[in-house]
Amino acid sequence: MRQTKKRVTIHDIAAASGFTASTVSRALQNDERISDATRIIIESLATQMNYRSNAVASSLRTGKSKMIGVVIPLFNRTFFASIIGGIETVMKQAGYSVMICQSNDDYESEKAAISALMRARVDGIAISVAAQTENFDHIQLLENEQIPFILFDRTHEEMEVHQVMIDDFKGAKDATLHLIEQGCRKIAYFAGVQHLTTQKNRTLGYKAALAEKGIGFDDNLMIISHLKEGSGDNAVNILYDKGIEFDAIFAASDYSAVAAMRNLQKRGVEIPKSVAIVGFSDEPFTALVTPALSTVNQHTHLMGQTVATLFMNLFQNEVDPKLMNKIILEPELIIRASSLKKQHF
Amino acid sequence: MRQTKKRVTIHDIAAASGFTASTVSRALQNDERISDATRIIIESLATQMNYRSNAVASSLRTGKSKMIGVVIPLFNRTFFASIIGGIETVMKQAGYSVMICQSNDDYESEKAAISALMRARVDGIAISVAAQTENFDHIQLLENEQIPFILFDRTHEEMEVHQVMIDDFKGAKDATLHLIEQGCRKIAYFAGVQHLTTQKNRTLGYKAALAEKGIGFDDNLMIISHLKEGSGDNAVNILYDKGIEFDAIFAASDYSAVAAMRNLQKRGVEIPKSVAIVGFSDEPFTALVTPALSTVNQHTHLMGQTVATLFMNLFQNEVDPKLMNKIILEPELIIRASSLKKQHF
DNA sequence: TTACGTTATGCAATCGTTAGCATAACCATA
DNA sequence: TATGGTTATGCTAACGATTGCATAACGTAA
Repeated sequence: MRQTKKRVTIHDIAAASGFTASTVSRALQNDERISDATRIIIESLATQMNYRSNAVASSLRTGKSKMIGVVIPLFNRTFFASIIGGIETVMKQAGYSVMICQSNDDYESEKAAISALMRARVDGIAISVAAQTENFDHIQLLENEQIPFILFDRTHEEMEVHQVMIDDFKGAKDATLHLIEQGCRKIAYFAGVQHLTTQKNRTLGYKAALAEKGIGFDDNLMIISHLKEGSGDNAVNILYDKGIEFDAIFAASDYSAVAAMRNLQKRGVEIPKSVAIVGFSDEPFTALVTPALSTVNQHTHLMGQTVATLFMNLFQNEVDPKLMNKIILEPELIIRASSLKKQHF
Repeated sequence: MRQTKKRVTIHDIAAASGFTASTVSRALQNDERISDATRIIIESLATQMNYRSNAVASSLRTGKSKMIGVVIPLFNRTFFASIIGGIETVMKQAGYSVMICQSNDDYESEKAAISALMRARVDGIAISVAAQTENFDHIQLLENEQIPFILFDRTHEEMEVHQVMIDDFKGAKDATLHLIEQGCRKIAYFAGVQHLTTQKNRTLGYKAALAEKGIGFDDNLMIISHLKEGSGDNAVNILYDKGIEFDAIFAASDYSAVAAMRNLQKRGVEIPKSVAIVGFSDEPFTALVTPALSTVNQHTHLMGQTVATLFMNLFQNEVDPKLMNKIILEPELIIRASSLKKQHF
């Protein structure tokens, strides 16, 4: 049977020092009303006795947990890992902890995660919605319960809520324009599920670029999938099976792009000479494949920092919580060998 | 000024139902002493009033938070992401939440993370130690405070603590033996920092394979670095600059291996014909590079599940907490094109 | 009818910290 | 010397859920 040793509380320090618990509490919080002399006594006693304040009790009393929750679809993308890195950087400085939950792109898991975070009484929740989420009642619930929350990257633009996203439209448009400038005209587009705002906007960007250059949109060239590792491979097979000609691929995911590249290389297709390729996300391995993959960098670390900063502003009432904050970051097209038909280094 | 709407508590339900808070609490916990009739009344009232139990209060009272903490070096490796996935799978089923902190491979951050988790009174802490951690006092502290904790992957084998790891020795030995079987004799080894147990064991495995086959260990062939993306590139340059001959590379990281591959390809070196390459970790992109990278799979999801299961056993006193559990999982060599000199598909 | 067991519920303390409202001790000023 | 203002600390009631120990209400057997 595990014998849990009783942890030391402010009452123990109070007893040891001869002061009251309130004085101890104040001293440890650097309350100015406590004299330096007793503060020093109490502080040294606290260290000596190995005191560690109980965040649970404090949280119950103050109603603040100094913790925010983050719900992301999956860890296994550098994309989300990097965003969380950005969030943590800012939050840690402000003395906050970050609790992370994965939805695995599943609606029920997302609901469960949000529910767990609410039960844990986090001070705020940041959410990047799951691919399967098409119902936003659980988000509405946060609104009703007046829990500060921010949607990031995969948002729900129709809702009047705080959100931080990148300009997917521009990212996709720039990528497509770049391919057109390289002389491509039949640009296959490997798209993600279209109920995600990010994916929808990328599609609009792709189409806008074509329209701007007077190229008609060809339905056959757009292949929708979940953009997992296997789907790029699959998409190329579909194009070949259907006998659809293409001289470029713009994939809304780096994994999909690299898988497509491999498929083409196996078929003896030269890249970028016969088919130019651009991905999306700037995953670190894109610089390591051959040829190096052109892609769209989403400034993920900055996005995370932006989310965190917005939280801090909300917590400090520096912004009107009623006033929706919609922050849109600029993506950056990274041009590498996979799409460079004209110039060479 | 944010007007926090008061959340509904068991007292509100008590008032609405005419029962006491204790009865409400018991009813919602399915205490058998409560009659079915009142249970139904209370439960329906709870749903109706949108009641959500306060985990903070519950945690303070019971001393259990139903939350475990996980400290990892970095998110941005599929390796750790996948382990966490495994942990979550098991924990979620048992009604636990998982709180994740990054150490960024930094000792101070690791200490801070553990401290935050202790303050949050998590029921257990799983740790994969930071690369810079060489002092284990903070781990010892957990031991002293009797907080259940498990070290995983990057452990500290000398300590008598619960740990879950993979057999890095075997993984490295198998990889090296495979290269030797392919006819390689001058196998360069791109190693990680040697105070990490994982890295140390890989080095032993590499050396054991050489010894077993009667090949002498050549200090020049072993290059130690942090195994970041750039270091594989760098290591190859060092070999060339020093004029050291090699016919294979075993890199203790996939990123390093792929970077090395690129460097060699730029130099016109044929892979695997002139230089065979094996990486470590089986990151998803390894299957997508050309040639596909041979690597060592570490069964990360299983490792996570194992950690979680061990926690559950500890929590339920099904194992003697004094009895150290050291669980070692088997790695698996994944042979792909980058190291196949002899056979062809 | 009395005594006792069951069943269903209530009472009140508790977890550790915080904070509003005293209050004691001291000093300075009129 | 009386009055008022500081300064430093104490008292006590929260925060919301849980739980050991009553106890009321009812039934049942002697």
